[in-house]
Amino acid sequence: MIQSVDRAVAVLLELQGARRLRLTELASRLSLPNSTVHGIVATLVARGMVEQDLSGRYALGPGVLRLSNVYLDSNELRLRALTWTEALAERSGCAVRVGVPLERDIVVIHHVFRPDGSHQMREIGIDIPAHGTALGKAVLAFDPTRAQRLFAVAPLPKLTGRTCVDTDDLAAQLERIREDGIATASDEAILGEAEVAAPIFDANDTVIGAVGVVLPTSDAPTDRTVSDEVRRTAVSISRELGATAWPPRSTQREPTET
Amino acid sequence: MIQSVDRAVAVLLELQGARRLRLTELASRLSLPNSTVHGIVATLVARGMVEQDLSGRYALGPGVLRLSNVYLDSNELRLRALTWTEALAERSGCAVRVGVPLERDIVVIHHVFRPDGSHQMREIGIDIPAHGTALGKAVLAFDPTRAQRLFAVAPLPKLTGRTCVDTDDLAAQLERIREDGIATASDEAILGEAEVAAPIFDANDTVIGAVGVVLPTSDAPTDRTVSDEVRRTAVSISRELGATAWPPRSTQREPTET
DNA sequence: AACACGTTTCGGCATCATCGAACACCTCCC
DNA sequence: GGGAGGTGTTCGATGATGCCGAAACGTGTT
Repeated sequence: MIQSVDRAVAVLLELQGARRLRLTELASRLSLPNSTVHGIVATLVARGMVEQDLSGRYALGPGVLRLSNVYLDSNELRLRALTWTEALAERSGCAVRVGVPLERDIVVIHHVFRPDGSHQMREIGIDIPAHGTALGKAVLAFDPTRAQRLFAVAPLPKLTGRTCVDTDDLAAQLERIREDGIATASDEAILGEAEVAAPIFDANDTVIGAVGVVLPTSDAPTDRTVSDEVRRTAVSISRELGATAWPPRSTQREPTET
Repeated sequence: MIQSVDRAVAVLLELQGARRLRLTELASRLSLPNSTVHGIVATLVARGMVEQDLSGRYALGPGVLRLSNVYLDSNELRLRALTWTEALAERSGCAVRVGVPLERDIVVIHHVFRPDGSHQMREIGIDIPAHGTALGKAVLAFDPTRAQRLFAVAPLPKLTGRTCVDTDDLAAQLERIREDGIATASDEAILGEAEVAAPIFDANDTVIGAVGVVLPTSDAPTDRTVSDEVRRTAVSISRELGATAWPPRSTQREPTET
């Protein structure tokens, strides 16, 4: 692990959290001397990853935008999910999201609008703490290592009044998810939104993401047909990616299977 | 400028060009030893900026996606352009794009669909060589330093048969653009697409981007009313950003005005 | 089973990033 | 108008750190 590269990424993530930062603020947040971070941001500015506004504050630059487009276009999971998610949205009448884990969050990499044609925000790129979304719980249930890491650095943030932040409670939820392959959440990240999600596996039978629907909490909290549709979609995508079983019999405890 | 950070960005840009690369390919493209780039990509992988697929190849990771969303939301120019571009699309009946310069390219940071409701691709994040698009020429005309840098490293890529790659010819075009503040292009980046664009200035009277419409080449190549609308939009956005004049009387030759 | 390819690890050397302090700059306040 | 505080930026010496060669590991191939 290279120190300066790691710090450069830390700078970007810091700018991601607080959109505009003075050099001094940035330095103090990272607990580094002024001149050290200056060297880093100067490099990033030269490359267009960061830009400096008129008042001298720093923000993310257009370079990151170019990168994200390529990521979306080249992402295998997203490519395979395109048709299946479209069909799921059509059949369920709900918005569909595909997410992948990143650190403690789920990043939405694909989003199909609810078919009713109403005005909706495009949610690609947003990130939600994994424990507060069905997508995240679906992933965590089949990635014990990640779940342990997440629980170890508690306390978990409470997004709404109904976000579950108790690790024992969450562990029990994950156990149930392992049994039927379906994760749910209601009002846990955004009030009024309920979710049903299922994990997606790759050719290694490793969970790499999840697919799920979003619907108003009032509408249909728990309907068997919806979860069946979601599960079927997750199975189809996993199969396209080369997964052999769904869910895989031996949930890989550690990536040390030989 | 920090070497390893610069190299890390170079890795990301290389992965942007070729979506999937083996470590060896990556190393040879950067003319660096294998182990050196391995250290860099390992750091980027740990941070989620790069991910490694099953076959060991590297690609961009979900981390870049999170970053881009924040960039779009926090971009001052984009924020100010939102309402004006909406209106421009409505009045002109064309798709509208806002772009900012990055190295030799223009990156599209905002895109309003043509109001006819047809299926269109979202173009946010794509980048086009500056000399092949009206957005780019509008910027280059009022940023002589950038234009010189661009011309210095010719040859310019020829995107279509009608892309202008002759620097003298381009310089003459920029001169005309400086006069009336309107840049045009027809079939120069994509066959069948014509553009009309105008530059946007900030509170320093420095050009920071451009706004323009896209229309079928066959439709209306050069109509005075369209360019007036485009110009008016650029003026409005520039004014919101604090620009004092449009275009500024003294095109800043160098950023050394005191 | 042996090979060939590519990825990953390891350790010594020299480079390179680091950090403190001084400089230039602006804004705000007196 | 002039000073004081807070910025961002530059510079140079120090030694920690990233760089690179070569060797080991893992994987798919012949």
